[in-house]
Amino acid sequence: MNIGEAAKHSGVSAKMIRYYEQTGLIPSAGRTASGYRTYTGTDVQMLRFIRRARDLGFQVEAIGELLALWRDRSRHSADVKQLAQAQIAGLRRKIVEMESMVATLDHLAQGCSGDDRPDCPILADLEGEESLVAPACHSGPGFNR
Amino acid sequence: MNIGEAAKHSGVSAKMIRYYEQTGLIPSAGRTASGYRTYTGTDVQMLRFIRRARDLGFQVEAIGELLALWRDRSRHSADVKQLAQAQIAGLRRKIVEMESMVATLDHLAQGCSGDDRPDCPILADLEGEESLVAPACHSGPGFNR
DNA sequence: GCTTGACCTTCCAATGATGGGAAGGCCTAT
DNA sequence: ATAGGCCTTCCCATCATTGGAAGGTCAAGC
Repeated sequence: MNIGEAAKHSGVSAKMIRYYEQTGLIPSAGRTASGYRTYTGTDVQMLRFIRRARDLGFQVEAIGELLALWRDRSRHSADVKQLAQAQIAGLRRKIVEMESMVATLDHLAQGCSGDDRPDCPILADLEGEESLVAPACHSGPGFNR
Repeated sequence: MNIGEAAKHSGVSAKMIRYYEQTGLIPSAGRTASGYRTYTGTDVQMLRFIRRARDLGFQVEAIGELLALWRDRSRHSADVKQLAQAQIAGLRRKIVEMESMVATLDHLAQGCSGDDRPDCPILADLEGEESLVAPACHSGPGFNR
């Protein structure tokens, strides 16, 4: 199977398949005499595994660990569970951060008349009037920095 | 005031201050005879504005729009409110995505014994046993792709 | 005056995951 | 044989941020 077909069946773009090979996440694919990469059903299954894990928000590095456990016949389910729970904890942390942002913004937007007048508590807050808003978000880290 | 001091007072790193200047988010700072950038209290206020907006999850591009409104004496508060609400909507979308991921992972982790045995529904799901889990996360986009 | 250390400057590179595109080779159907 | 659709490698861009190297400047102490 060519890379394009493997991409179609796995939902991982050909670009990304080459990238994953290059970075060592997946082993080097076989090659035809003319240099084309070839893939088997097992390869496609692995790629779908990766895509599914990506959809669940795992970093590629964590996917590498998951793949290692997947290939390890003698793995302990506890190891997998731990990775999953770390992922859950990380996601929950981000969710809390974002909820805090939403709360602050919502509070500010509700205080904003939203009409033709220039006065706006949102800008006033951004300007640094720290006492006017919930302190939770003020010194907290941005979620994507 | 030197860039280091401006960084300290604004909470924006010197590196990022130079970057924001380079990309046009902020105007070019004044310079001393020897080439050092100089900053005023107003500049620091603008930097704190930027930092606060970053903490609230705004993209730098959106911060540019906010800054334009901040500088515009005749702005309408409705314009600011609209930006804030777009930001809220974007954050809420991401939160929903992540909550869906957490729900799926939680479901899988609960079905995992977490002991020494190798059997693990988490890996089984990642492998592609699509019928075993909530469909919401299966075809949805990853939140950070 | 000279040294030292802390600051500043510019430039270059890397991150992580992905997409875009160019230049060139291969394969298959007509 | 030719067209067009696939494949290959290589380079570049994204976005916000950090790191470092090489070199200039400032202020304090001797």
